[in-house]
Amino acid sequence: MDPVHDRLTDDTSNCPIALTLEVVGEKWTLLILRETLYGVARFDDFQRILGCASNLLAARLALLVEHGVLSVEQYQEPGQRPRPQYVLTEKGAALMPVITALQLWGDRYRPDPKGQVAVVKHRDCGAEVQLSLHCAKGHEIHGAAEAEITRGPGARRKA
Amino acid sequence: MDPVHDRLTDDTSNCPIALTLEVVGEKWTLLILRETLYGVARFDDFQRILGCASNLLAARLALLVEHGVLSVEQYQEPGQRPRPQYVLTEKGAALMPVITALQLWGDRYRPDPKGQVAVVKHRDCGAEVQLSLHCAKGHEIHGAAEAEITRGPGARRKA
DNA sequence: CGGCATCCTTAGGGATACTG
DNA sequence: CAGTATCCCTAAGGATGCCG
Repeated sequence: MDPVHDRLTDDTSNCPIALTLEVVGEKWTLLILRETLYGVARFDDFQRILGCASNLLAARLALLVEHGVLSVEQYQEPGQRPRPQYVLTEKGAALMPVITALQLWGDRYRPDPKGQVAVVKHRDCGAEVQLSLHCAKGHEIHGAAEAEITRGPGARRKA
Repeated sequence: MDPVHDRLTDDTSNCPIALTLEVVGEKWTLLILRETLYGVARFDDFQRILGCASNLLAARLALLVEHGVLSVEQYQEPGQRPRPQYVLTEKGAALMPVITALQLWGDRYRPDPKGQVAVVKHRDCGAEVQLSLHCAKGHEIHGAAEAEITRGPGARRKA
């Protein structure tokens, strides 16, 4: 193979960030997931709260289910007919740091004129949730400068 | 105003997550930021590595500069003509947890067949960077179940 | 080298209407 | 209530070419 053609026609294919964005990168997806963290589970509620088109919502939910981020469960209130509800899987719940990171950044750097809209709190003690980076040995990392990203074994050559 | 019309024509306007996504939610934006964390700073390098169209790249960079996430600096190597370079501002560096969260999730749940492409390490000790959620009082939060999101004072009624 | 201008094409997404 | 199905339309994005 000509090394010149060793181009990245598709960087997406080997970057974990891009791979993640494939799942949650579309406009409404993270907002849907945010709502699931609030406890929203029903189609109707998603739509009303988010105000997005039903076809879109259906498509996103299906995608998330397909990716194993959400699962559909049937539930039935006594006397009612059964309804589907969407709940986070473990894989989906693991996206919480992403949501939280986005939220904390937004709170800090794009404050809403109307005041804080949502707060993430520890269920037990009620204190606000924070997020920290630290290394495997326990050292806290305060900023980008204290870390470095190195291309691992799977990375493309060249740069 | 008719309460019925108290609809969220634009939920975007008061959700910190949506506000953040306004800045970094587009397809290439986070990948550009990822590269800045790698130390990439020049137009040419971004384009070659990401493989995206130059007009797009220019537009994204301009947007990020406009939002104060990146700043443009002129630098000049001796004997060379001056060139602009794009560097993270403090505001931009604060997005690192977002990037890291996405990356860690991708590594864990969407492993690349070719092996890990990139690793984030603590500059001092070389150990891998991790991310944790904890509350203001120091309690570690292990999953979404231990936290709850509550709509704050600025939130819309109804739901 | 670091862009902006232009053209073109498509995919994403909003609105609306219909169905089990 | 929980979606499908359709239509339309804009904006995002790729390709290409030009300019300081």
